[in-house]
Amino acid sequence: VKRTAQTQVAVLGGLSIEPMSGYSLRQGIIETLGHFWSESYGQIYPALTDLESKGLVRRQGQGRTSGSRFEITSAGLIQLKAWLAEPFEPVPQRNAMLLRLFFGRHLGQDGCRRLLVDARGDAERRLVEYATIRAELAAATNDPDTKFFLITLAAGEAASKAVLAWTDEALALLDS
Amino acid sequence: VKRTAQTQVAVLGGLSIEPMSGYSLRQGIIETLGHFWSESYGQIYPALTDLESKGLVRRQGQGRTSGSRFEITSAGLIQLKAWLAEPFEPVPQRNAMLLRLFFGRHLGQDGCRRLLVDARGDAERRLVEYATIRAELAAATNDPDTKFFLITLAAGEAASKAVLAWTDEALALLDS
DNA sequence: TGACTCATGTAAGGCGTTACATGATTTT
DNA sequence: AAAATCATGTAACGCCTTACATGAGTCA
Repeated sequence: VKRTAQTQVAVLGGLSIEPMSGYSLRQGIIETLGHFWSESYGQIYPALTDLESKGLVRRQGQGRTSGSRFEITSAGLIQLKAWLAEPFEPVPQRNAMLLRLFFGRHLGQDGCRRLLVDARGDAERRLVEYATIRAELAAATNDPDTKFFLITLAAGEAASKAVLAWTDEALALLDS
Repeated sequence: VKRTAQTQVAVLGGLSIEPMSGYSLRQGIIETLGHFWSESYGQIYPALTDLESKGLVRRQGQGRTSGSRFEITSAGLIQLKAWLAEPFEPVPQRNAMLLRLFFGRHLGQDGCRRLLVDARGDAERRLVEYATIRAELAAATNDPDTKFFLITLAAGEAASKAVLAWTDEALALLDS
């Protein structure tokens, strides 16, 4: 699968949860998938046009009262399942903070410490957000999507906790 | 700082460790920074041309016996330190595996399990690699860059361990 | 000699964001 | 009425990889 298809997977997947406008699709992606996914209008609207021309989504309503909504078709659901099962190529990572730390000799000890302290603070803040989401999620136990939301949430929590442990270790290493 | 500058930081930083050809710069980036950074020739050579025209790097030798080398100039070292200290914008993440798990209801339980088991295997393999690198690094204790290499290595280890913990948790969640 | 590695570069194209333009609907 | 939000779209641009073209040096 090309990376092109990834946006279509995200869009089609979003619409599989409930029919939405392109606008609220983006809001939903930011709010719900924000810690591991991002899409911009420049991707979403062309993707919706493509998906519509392939018959995988359909417009309901004509923007009369509160904008139009796109809904997934049955062909779209079949295509979504097929795309989800296909292998994917991991995007090559580029971590600007680690790049700076690697050249830490030139950045200096204080600069490195600042980077690490900031990263630790970010991770702590993210953990607070995740705790809030987890509390909200406890209400909707019978939603079949909740389990999977919890799994991706746990990924964010694990990653943030790893940052806490790592920054502590790195700060100790820095002073040695 | 624009993201454009990131390649120049990586290139200039690499040359601050030792003079190299564009070719070996890429080899070095893959081997040493591979778990958190990537560059392709299509980025490296234009970056070297830019840096040369700004007087931040200089060619030594004319490709006589074994290719030319680029070395950082004193102006380049000053610029590198300035760039390292500037704030950076984190690249928005796109994790294709988490996207698939989020829509796990349509992927099915077996598909999800396969994703998680694969991710766990990848993390285990990475931890073995990191252990090898750590053993090799134990020899070069007096190199001033080693400490910073260890810090970025620890980041990779922490992230991989987090994946192990998370996949175990997620596999249990999946069967509940 | 033939194969392989080292080395430099470019062109095409996919990926992705930002900023802008436009207008309807809703809220204050 | 003014301001904010909802909504759709596009154009320009930056980022980044892949594939190709080219040639020198090394090694079997």
